[in-house]
Amino acid sequence: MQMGEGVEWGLHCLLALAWLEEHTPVATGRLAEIFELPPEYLKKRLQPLVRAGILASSPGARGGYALARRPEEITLMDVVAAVEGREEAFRCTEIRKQGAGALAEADEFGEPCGIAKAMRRAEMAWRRELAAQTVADVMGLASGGAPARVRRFYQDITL
Amino acid sequence: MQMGEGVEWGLHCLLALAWLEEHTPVATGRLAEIFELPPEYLKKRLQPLVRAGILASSPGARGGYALARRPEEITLMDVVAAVEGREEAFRCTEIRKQGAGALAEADEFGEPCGIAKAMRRAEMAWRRELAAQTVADVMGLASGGAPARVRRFYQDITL
DNA sequence: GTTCAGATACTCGGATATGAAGTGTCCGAGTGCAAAGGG
DNA sequence: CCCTTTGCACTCGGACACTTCATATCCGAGTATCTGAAC
Repeated sequence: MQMGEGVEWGLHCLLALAWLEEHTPVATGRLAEIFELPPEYLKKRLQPLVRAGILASSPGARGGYALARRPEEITLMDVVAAVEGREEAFRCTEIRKQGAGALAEADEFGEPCGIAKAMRRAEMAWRRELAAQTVADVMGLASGGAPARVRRFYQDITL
Repeated sequence: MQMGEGVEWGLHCLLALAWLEEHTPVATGRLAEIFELPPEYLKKRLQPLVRAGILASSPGARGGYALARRPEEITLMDVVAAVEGREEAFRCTEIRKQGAGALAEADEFGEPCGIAKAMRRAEMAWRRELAAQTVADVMGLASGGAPARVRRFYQDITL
């Protein structure tokens, strides 16, 4: 059970875009330089964020990506759901109905499997914590010098 | 981000073993029949539980698996950690130190990355909920007829 | 000098290869039972 | 009839293929800018 690196990359890019406060779109090549990431692959990873309405993409020359909403209105849950999907990590295959369970009455399986309920309970706690934190909150956790450093770095590479 | 089926299979087997209340070990073939699972593959999935000290294995004829502890002393966290590993789902690769971050002072990265902290916070909530629920608790969530049905089914296939 | 048309360079989006990890199967090592032989 | 010994059948454990998903890359569609000429 392991989360893909798309979440980490996406969140870092969202923070960078918020700090830059650019009103013109930022191309993936520039974003990739900020974190030394493979540009083509980063582009593929940001596309789910566009489809989810978190990023706005502008095609053509001088195109690129920009935040579609304010950082306070983007939760970590939104990002994780966009990149990793909305389905639950634990998926119940209803094996309780097989073998010994095949002998049971049909109405006995009215409510969901106890194991699925227990796992779902834990996963809901996880989702709740993700939904309670926004990109703006995470920006506050970063070191104070980071915003200015990103802005300066971006100005240098756009020369 | 998806959890392997080993957790589901392992938990169902733990519940079945607890309900059987057998003092002699139960072979994987019997367990597999209870849920109509591939026997050889189920065996592979139960091995991590043995290494974690949740199941006790007996080799040789009349061998098999038995609970190593009482159901009240086995948390869902124990099972998930044994099967899926103890490492966190979100792994920080410290890309904040690359690119623009390379220009920062070294002491600026004293405390962990804000993104990692936020993700860790959510994951800790998940782990807390898993650790708060035991196999005995999950047994209580199952339908009332399940224990007797499993016992009867097991008696039939051991004839 | 201004305007318009065309070419150009740069961007995103999806379709296409590659690698690792999860999934599934197999064979060998070890153990307890059972049966046969001897006392 | 009881004990010992030998063989055997059954079990787990780890080593070996295969499939699926994540990773990494490439090419095509589209747009704003820049250049040039005409008015």
